[in-house]
Amino acid sequence: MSDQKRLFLVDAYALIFRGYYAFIKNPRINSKGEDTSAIMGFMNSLLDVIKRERPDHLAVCFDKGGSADRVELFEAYKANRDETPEGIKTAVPYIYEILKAMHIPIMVKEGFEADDVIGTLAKKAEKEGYQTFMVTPDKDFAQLVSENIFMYRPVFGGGYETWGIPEVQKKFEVTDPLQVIDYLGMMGDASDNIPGLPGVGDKTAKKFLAAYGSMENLFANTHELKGKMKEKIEANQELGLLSKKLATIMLDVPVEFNEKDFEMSEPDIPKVTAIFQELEFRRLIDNFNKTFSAEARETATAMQTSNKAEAPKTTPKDIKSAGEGQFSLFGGSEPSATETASEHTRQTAATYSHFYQSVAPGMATKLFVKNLMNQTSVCFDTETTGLNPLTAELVGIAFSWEVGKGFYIPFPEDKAEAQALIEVLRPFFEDENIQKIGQNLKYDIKVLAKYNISVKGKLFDTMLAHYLINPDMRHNMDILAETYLNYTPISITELIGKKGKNQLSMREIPLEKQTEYAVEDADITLQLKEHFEKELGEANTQKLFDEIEIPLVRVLAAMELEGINLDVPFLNALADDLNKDIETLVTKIYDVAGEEFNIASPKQLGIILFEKLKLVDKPKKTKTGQYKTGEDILSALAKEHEIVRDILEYRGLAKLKSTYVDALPLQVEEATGRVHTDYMQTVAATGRLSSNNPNLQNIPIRTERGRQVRKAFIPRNEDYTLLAADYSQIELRIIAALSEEETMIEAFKNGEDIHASTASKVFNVPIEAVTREQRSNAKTVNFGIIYGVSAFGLSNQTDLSRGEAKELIDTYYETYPKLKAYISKQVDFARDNGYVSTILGRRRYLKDINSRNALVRGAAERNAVNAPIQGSAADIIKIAMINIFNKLDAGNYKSKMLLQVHDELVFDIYKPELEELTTLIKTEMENAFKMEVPLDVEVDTGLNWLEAH
DNA sequence: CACATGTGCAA
DNA sequence: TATTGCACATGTG
Repeated sequence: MSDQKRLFLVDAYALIFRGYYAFIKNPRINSKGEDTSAIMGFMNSLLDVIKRERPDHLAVCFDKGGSADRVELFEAYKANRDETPEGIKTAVPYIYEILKAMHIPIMVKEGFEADDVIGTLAKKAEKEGYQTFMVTPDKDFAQLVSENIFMYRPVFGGGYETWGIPEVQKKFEVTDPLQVIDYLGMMGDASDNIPGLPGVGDKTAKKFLAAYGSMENLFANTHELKGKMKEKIEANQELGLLSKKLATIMLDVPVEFNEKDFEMSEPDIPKVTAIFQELEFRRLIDNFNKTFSAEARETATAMQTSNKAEAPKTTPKDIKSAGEGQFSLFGGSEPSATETASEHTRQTAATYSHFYQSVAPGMATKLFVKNLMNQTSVCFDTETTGLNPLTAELVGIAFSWEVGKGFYIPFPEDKAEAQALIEVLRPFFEDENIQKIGQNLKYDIKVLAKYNISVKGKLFDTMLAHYLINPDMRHNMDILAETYLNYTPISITELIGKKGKNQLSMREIPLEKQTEYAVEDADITLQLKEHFEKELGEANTQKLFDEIEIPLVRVLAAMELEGINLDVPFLNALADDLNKDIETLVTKIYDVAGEEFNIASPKQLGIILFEKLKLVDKPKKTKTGQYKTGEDILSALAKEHEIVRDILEYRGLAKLKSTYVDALPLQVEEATGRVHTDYMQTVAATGRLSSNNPNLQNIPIRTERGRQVRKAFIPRNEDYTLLAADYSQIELRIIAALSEEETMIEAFKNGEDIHASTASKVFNVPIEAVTREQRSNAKTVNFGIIYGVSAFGLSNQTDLSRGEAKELIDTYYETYPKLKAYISKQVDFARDNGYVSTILGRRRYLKDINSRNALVRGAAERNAVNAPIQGSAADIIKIAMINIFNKLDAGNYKSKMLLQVHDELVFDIYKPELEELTTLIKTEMENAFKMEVPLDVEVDTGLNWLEAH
């Protein structure tokens, strides 16, 4: 490494915004209710840079008052950027304070953007013989890169990349970094409001630069272009040159580079600590102290000068002492039983002493298992060759039962050997008395099931725990570690690379790194468990966790492994039919339109319909300026225009074909010949499940053509039949019971058709005299109530005018007065407590319930009404699933539960068991939860899913 | 290749 | 200006 002096210039707002949005799903809120995400994000980045690079010169640059020059150039410049979020505005004064306490220079120049300040300083420092690193994710800075000026870019998933001249050349396909300005000028930048040349994106800009080298030269040679592109470029030269000016970072800001002003000096540790304490950044204080402790500096400096990106080496003393403690666990076995041991300080995170070790094959493993069996509670994490448990092979399993310590058992590639190894571990996994802790245990359970291991004993899943603590947040382990432990674990991307052809398999990773990664995950999961256990108790959701979500894990794992049989030849025949009809429609549409275009492109379709054919006077537009061509819009025009009818039919058929008929056969698993969906237990904020790869919860049923797809879901063989069991009107029954609305409760108790009954009451006609239209309108209101409908929304959904809709809603509330009271009660509760709950105490927090923004508040109020209803229905069917699964299991039935579709369960029933199970299923579902309103379940069977309805 | 948008399927 | 989801095609970055 050269001894050139190094200057780091930090683009403050870019990192603040980045930090703020990194926490957007799990914002950091302190006890005073302040959103400290932006400060936390920024400080993490700053400390990270300091720790990694130990800059000798550093400054943080801010904007002030925007750039008068640029605004003058182009009035729209940065005009329609979203307003700066509140959480960022409040963060800035704190950040100033912290930087001052850290004795880090702050660069601001009124009327100039940080870009320009950084650019000017970088160039000046270069003349003084410095190497400058611009710390920013913003690619605009690439234009400044030179032999001595670099971009130091944080990358998602942790780490940094340095862009020098070669990187910029490669990224932008240019020879000179200055051409980045031409690139940006041509392509434009939506976030900076640089318009760019119309119709020119990344690809075209690169092509032009390769051919012409600059925008000016492109304009001088437009005669070489052709078609639309030629016209557009020639017509927009002025706009292009303006864009180029906007994209140019100015280098003439009146700032001086006096090197001693930029020297790093000792921070005022007590002062910084005090501010962090005020903000409640406990972990950050540790991080800060470690960053600036004398020892940390020495290690880092040593590392930096040796130019090693690797983690610093351990002192031999640490390994020895940690090692001795561990080895004694093996009853004094030889240290040679271990292959690797590591103890290091990771740079991206708060550091703590830890001891991770992989266990050598043979005797060491047996000794390890012996020790494992002495524990009452163990966290484990499987590492596999892929994400599909049906095909993934075990690469290793990490274990941890004490914070900071853990072990890794690598698995051999040979199948027989791997099976032999897992047999050694079987006593642990199948021990009823050892609690198993993990993150997303459903995955591990499925993987182990393929090795014929069933995971027994009490479970604690940190992902599920956090889902109950706050379902609106995200629950992946990296985010949880950052939020609750202020620790950034090794990211999987860092380990195996981004997905694509260069991504490595876990098996290709050196054992030391596998160990570090896997055991760290187990260790962190263990720490998270200790954290969440308390929180579950505080929110009174322990019971929901232990009795619903946790038992459901095994149920879902079994359903997913089971899969469902799909009639592929039938779907292929359906595809042929669809193709013929689609072709006919396409020909007809092109004929009327007078040209060929992409009907599936809303953009092109809008232009044909509303510019060429001028079907309406004032077409509606989307927020991005496109014509609206949604189903509702087109349906209104269908009566008068045959082409619109054809387009609607085309859309329907094309959708059917691409999403279901063509896609489903591709999802048949080779290993089983069946389709295996993946149920997500922690996605829906209300407590529902969701389904993906493929989504089997949105298979068509409403249109004749669509419901044919259901015929493709068939029993496993002729000895079986499909059975579908549906809750009838479960959500309305729940709202009737929760609101204690007697009129509605009576209707359900009498087994009335609830929509007809409602119509009869609100339109004041005998139930036999209710018209189809009246029932339909009543049905719409009934559903609307569950979602928190407005008169406007109702009139949109029906043929009613806004006035009629309002009247209908008023009459509805007169008919069911307690419903109205219940709705108000929910909203009030949410205002007072900040959350609402389901019948089983599942919470949803509504942070916007007291928002001053009526739109935002309204949405929260609707959630306050809807979440307990939708969520309680989810609670109930989950109970039913667990009970049914346990009975099928205990009774050794051949029949299997296959699918859940929110209020429906689908089973593959062994014919001899049909009668018995029909009763069992119906009984379990109807009695899953007792309410004032009876639950009613309709059961039907058939040769396929459609017939079973 | 990743992401946003528009559209549309289900409960 | 109705709740919760997932996925497809297109178009862009």
